[in-house]
Amino acid sequence: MASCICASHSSLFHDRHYVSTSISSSFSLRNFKFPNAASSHKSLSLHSKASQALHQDAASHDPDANSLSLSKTRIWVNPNSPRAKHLQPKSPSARYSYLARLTESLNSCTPSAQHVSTILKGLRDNVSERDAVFILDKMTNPETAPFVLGHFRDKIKPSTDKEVILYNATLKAFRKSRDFEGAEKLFDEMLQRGVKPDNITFSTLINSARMCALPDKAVEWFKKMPSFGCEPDAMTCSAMVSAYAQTNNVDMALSLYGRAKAEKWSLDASTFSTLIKMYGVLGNYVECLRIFGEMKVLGVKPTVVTYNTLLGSLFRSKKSWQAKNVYKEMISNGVSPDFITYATLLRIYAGAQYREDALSVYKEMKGNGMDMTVDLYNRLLDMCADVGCIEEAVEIFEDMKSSGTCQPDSLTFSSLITVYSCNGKVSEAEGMLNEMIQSGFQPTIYVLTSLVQCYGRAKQTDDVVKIFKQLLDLGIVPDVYFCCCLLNVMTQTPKEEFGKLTDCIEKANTRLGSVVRYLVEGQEGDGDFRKEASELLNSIDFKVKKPLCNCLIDLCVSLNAPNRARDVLDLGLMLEIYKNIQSRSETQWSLHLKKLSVGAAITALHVWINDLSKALESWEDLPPLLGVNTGQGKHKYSDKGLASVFESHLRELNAPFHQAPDKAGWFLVTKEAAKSWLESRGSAETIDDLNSQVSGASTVALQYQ
DNA sequence: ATAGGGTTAG
Repeated sequence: MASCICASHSSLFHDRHYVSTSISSSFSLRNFKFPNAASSHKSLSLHSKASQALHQDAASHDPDANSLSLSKTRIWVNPNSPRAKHLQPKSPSARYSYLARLTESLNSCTPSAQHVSTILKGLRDNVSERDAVFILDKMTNPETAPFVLGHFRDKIKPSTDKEVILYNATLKAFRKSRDFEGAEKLFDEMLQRGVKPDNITFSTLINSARMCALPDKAVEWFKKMPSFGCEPDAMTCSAMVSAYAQTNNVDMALSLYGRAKAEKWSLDASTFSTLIKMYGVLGNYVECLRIFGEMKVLGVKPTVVTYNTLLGSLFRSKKSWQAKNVYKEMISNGVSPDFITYATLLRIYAGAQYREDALSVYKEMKGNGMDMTVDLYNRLLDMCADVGCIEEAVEIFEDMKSSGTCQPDSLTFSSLITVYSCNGKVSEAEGMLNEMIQSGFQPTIYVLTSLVQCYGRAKQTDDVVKIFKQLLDLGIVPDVYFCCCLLNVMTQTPKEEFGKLTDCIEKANTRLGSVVRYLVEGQEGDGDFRKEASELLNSIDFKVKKPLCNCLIDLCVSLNAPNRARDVLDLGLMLEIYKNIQSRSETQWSLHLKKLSVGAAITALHVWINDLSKALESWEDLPPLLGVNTGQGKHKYSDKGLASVFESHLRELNAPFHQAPDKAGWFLVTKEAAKSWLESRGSAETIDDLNSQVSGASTVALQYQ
């Protein structure tokens, strides 16, 4: 039979506890007798409110306690009697749970000296410093902690060199609850009482500041150390490396890191992670790798956080191709990926359009039972739109809707509409638009741009106009991308219907309207055209200049206006919208066509061929090799990439270029073959035959970048 | 388990 004491803590009424001999508690009492307040605190600690109430009741000589006593057999014990002394648990584990329960009560009690001392009455006067430290160390309530500290100070009356330990432990309650001001106040109190802070005081304050996102405060406190006779040690140094790294103070972070190395203070993986993150934020992946390497050389094992930080840096610096190696190393070092690892990998792969890798991360997350976020779903779907995988997109979309953890948002619908639009699925795109609206989302400019593209491709010009009206009705201002789409639609539309589209373009952008009118009406007068076109290009944001140039050139080409196409290309070169299209080295002359639309690329090719002929005519020597780089990319809205369009175009020209077997996206020709081909073409046959070459291609793809 | 320490994504 076990006995227990129900605390009856009013100092006013009695210094006695009563012992219940009933086995009323739900917890089991196994090997040891549970003789005292411990049991009451165990049962109280289950419900802190109840605990508080009971303490308060007890303090007012609880009538409830009396009624309880009716149902149980209780023995009153005077806590000061010799019997009470042995009621405190003797075994370490019993004492541990006893003190832990006391601390729980303290954390949830009213912050007052009286409540605190009521709870701690069970310890009576023979409190050991160890017990005091144990309890203070576990305190999480910064309101009560100072009262607990005060209580122990009164009972223990420690010397100031012992008192600092109690203060340091109390400071932790402020750190846990992110109350930095409170911690500073306690520090002041410490000084007022003549207690000298030590390194532990400072490292606690410094880390509190960091956790409260106050790295400047951390620096401030670090700088105060010497004035209190404290010199930095391994712990404060490592905290400060992180604090300086947090503020992107590279010099100070490195200088303290250097000091730690010089003193042979070991820094751990998380400190290294903060250094790696510092360089990651600055976009300096090379330095990230250097720190990572040093870390390993110093024998510090990278953790999942280290690898996640490294992957995060890769994501920021867009070095996607390195992600796979980091991940491989992580796995081979036995570090298990977590949610952040997968989320970061997925963002990297989806952003870089590594289709297979992104999809396999997605599958792995699903397999591990990890919930995808809306953002991750959207990035995946955005990639599907970019690389044109319809089935996957639909499957992922369905999975998202049935996941129960997140729902499609405006971006989700936008991606799906783009997926369908890019693949000519008109009714599916329309269906998705309806679903979007039914889900409470208004169509955005992105959605409407996709639909213009979709209807344009399907040659439903009236629907293109309908979308344009919808855009205006929604109060959306058409942007340059939207205009580019309208231009692109024009390249696919018979001349008879041009009027419908030019009306839209004029309403969308007056300057563009007049440039287009020049082209469509075939007006002469170069000066005016160039002037209007350059005014237009100067009036728009830098990042949309190239897409617009590309679209304008495509339109010129589709209108059989190669000279206009060259004008726009020239203008683009002059305004540095296109850069380094041609390059010449001793061994190779090259034409770089990446990021050009088909029309712009073909125009640039003819200009280049023309330049080569001129070089020959002026007896200039050609290099051993000539090459055209088309890249391997395929655009969203076209079925083919530039490379395949070029392959057939070069064949039509009888140009002896051949795809380089070892360099994807390159077409090469030797000096000799080039010479004889150029000579056979003759000087008369130059850019003028461009039209017939290009107009054969029914669709001139739009290059958006 | 009894005064020091946290870090990672968008």
